[in-house]
Amino acid sequence: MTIRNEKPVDKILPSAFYLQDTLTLAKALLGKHFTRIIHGKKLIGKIVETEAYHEDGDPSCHAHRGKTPRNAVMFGQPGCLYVYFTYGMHHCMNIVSEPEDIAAAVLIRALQPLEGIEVMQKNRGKNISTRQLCSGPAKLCQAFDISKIQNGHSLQSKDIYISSGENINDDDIEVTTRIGISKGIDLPWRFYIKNNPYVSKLKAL
DNA sequence: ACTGCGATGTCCT
DNA sequence: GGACATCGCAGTT
Repeated sequence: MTIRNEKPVDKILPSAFYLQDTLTLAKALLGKHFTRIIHGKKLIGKIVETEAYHEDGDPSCHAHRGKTPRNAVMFGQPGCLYVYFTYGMHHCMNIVSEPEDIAAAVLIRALQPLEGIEVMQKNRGKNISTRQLCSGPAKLCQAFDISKIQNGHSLQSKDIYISSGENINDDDIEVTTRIGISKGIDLPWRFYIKNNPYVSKLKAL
């Protein structure tokens, strides 16, 4: 038998990738590699947990009640970053989905750090275990130094992009309800890689 | 192990 | 004035 040792080619995802239905995209993003280059240093994290948000039928989506200056990016081009500031301290990062004028996005909730871990550690401040570096939407923004400056940033760029990474089998994806919201709590729009220790720890119910 | 709470920008009523 | 797609600390079981 033939043993192939070639690595699959890690390709940057084209903008068409982000035109998938938001729920499909949220699932499809699992296993993909999120890369950010800061001062020549490459930071890479594997996406292990996502949540979908859509203006239609989802009262917890920021755009549910229409367009505001804050959520405007969600109405724009798919494949851009929607970064918002919340609780007066934290940033969260989303990938805009759906065609223009349809507000929807995928919240990145957790990454498995793959490269540039020292930089992430420095950005997070203290002595934090690798498991907890990016195990939460605000944590990964801090680790990757993502803030409102990156709001609206395209993923077809040199310094921030997502690449094909690893293929995740459908059987390895857990589907549950979303975390940290009070409306639309029954929608099964949270996805994570089963048995991956880097997902955020909160209960799914 | 679990629980309560403080930090406070932006949008809502 | 209140809610919120959060996190980490402090105090308690």
